[in-house]
Amino acid sequence: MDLKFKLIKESSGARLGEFETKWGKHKTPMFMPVGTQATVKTLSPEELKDAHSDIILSNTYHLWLRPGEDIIDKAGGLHEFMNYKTGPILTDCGGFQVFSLAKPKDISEEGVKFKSHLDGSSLFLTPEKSIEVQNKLGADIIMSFDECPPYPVTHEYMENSVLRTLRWAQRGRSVHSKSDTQALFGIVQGGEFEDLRRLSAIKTSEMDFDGYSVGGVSVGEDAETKYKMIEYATAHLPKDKIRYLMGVGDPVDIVEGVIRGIDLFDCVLPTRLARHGNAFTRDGKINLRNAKFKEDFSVIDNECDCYACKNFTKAYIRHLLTADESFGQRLVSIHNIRFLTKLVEDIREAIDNDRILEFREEFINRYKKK
RNA sequence: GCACCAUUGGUGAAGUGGUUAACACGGCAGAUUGUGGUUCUGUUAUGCGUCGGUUCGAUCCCGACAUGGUGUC
Repeated sequence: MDLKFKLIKESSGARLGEFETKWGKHKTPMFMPVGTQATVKTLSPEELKDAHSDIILSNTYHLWLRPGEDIIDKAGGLHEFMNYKTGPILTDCGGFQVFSLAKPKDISEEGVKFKSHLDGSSLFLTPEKSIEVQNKLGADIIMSFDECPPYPVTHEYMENSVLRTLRWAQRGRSVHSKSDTQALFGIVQGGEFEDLRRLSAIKTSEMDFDGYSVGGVSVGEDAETKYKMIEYATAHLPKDKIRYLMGVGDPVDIVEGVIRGIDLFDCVLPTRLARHGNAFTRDGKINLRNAKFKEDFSVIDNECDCYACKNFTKAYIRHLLTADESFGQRLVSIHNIRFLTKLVEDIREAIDNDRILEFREEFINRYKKK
């Protein structure tokens, strides 16, 4: 399915864009919270909407195992099943999960053999199977099944991996049965190697997917390497298609990614950090469980318009977190998601005003000062 | 009054005549990037009720005292 991506403006490498799904028009750069098991942990669809989140990511591997794609299909698809009716859903292919569960010897050209994290049973996932499951889940955007190599690996290893991911992309594409309603993305790999990122980007683009993901980033490399990986990939991707940087969501990384031509981000960070008591603020990340907030009756961020910041103090939220009350995790999740949706709103405005580089300077100086 | 038992960190407690007093919880801090829904890592008693004694050396043995518990007149 064509997402009708429109590149509205390009400024200092950053792109202001728009794409369309049956849920409406969506502005990029955009951030997606992660709802692995058909829920963004602790949050209702209403709360997501209130936090200005217009799209979520869910996961093929987890839903395939439980409750199973057939049940979700019978429910009428993911949107119906989880009653998320305000925006698009993107499903990850499951590769990332499967590779973390597989032994090297169990990775073959055919697919990946691995053990279920639920009951230890032996399972096999192939590029075709991943697409079939995603077809049944019914997300608006689905991912090709890619190989997710560890970091670091040799150039030779990575080259073979990139070539295999290309073959897998072709195989998945050939069984994609819902191309009228589901957009399919190809994934660029290649690690930190410029020639392999280029090869991967060019060859994947030749397959003419509805959008392109940049994978294998933020896997343990240093910041400089991370940003190069992104540049090497986006340099060779078509300008008229959307680009999605998989799994990256640190606020600074989002800004740096945008400047390197990324349109779409997803990350578990806002919700995972929230569950562990950490909140994003313009002045850096804070740990709300810290004793210094015991009697701090101010809000997390008085510039924030989220439900938590409009109604509750840090002292109260700290109490909830310390007492293991789920409402505390929910409030911080709402805040962290709103922080990132506001960040991309500000980024879009900065691109529109041709001041994204100044924005980066100001944002990073304040976020990292401490 | 007498007899017996007990006394270890914020809590529950283990332990030994000899360098750093186990473990758990709690506390304090850190981590987290295509999800670990309560995770991971680090740290947290210069001291074993008090005062003496024995000993090269005592939280551990002995005595007195303090506090608590049980039994008994």
